[in-house]
Amino acid sequence: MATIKFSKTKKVSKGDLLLSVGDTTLYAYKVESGCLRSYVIDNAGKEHILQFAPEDWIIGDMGSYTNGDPSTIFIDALEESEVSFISAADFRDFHSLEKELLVEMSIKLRNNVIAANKRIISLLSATAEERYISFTQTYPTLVQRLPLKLIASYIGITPEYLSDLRRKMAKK
Amino acid sequence: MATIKFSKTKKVSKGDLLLSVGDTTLYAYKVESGCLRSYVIDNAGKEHILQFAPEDWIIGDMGSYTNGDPSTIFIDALEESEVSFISAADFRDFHSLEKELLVEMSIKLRNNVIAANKRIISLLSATAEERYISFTQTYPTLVQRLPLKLIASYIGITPEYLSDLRRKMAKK
DNA sequence: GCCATTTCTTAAGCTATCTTAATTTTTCTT
DNA sequence: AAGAAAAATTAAGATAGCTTAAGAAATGGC
Repeated sequence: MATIKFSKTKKVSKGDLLLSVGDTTLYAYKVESGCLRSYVIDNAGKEHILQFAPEDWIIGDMGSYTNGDPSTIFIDALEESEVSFISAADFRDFHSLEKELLVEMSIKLRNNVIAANKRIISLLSATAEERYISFTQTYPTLVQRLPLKLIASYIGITPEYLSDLRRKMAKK
Repeated sequence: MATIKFSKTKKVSKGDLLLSVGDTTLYAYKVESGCLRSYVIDNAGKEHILQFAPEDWIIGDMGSYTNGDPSTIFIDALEESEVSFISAADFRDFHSLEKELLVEMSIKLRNNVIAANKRIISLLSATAEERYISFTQTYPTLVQRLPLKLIASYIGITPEYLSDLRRKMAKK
């Protein structure tokens, strides 16, 4: 099967910032090993995690790639990682992609839509505890690998409250 | 420009249910006029609106179309509407689509990803008042057309609280 | 192996948002 | 236009989840 053509890989260290809000040189990243995340910082200075990207995931700011605007998100490395690059143009001009690549891209986009919708439903209708349980079931390996405060940020609660929840859940 | 091939249109009345949870006969809908919505019902019996689909939007349960599972959402008409149908197969087997159609589909999927991510960030980081203001700016026509309680459901708050917010905002 | 840094825990008080319920207003039906 | 149904408002009391702050535990660098 044809596959999206990526640059050769590059090693990045834990904490390295690969994309900042305002950046105009835009790439998406495919994670070969390790784990990246994308996040935003709100008016109150708080971080909110949009996506974790462990091995084999693609991460980037689709909105910016599409319309050419500066990035609205940050991307950094949560672990030592190896990544390859995909140019923004591949998201902007679907016509220029070969059909095979376009099919592959469509599948990734479709999966992204499905995952995003699930998360929206979860944020709209589930309690913090339910969202945490659901996270542990959906991403069991990430629960092991990532610090609690990042998981709290992803499910939309404070680390203190997640710590509380864990204790209450353990008591049952 | 080529366009995804839809069936001829059909009129539906306000309140008509086009898709139910558990349905296995699956179509997505393109709205020619009027407005549809998709929603889920949680354990406590409460509705949560996933999407509004006014003129020219496509609405459906991508997850089910993809893997052939029964629908996980409801879709109904919020107004007298005219819709055309698109078969689930078109989401499932991208290979069989002509390239032009695939490009069009990819663009719709990409826009869907962008919109979904915006909504996730909003749910994670904005207060109810901020989400309401943002909704009125993003969908000014829907604010006119739809009852308050549906907007409340979409932004993830109760109608009573949205009513409160409106009053407080008016006082300023 | 030690010190610094980061992460996690705990707890008390606080606030945004919800629940319930009753009333009013608007919209729909005939 | 009247009556019924749906939507919106208001208000009081409840609660999930937040804030702050301080201490404990774990991790990482040298």
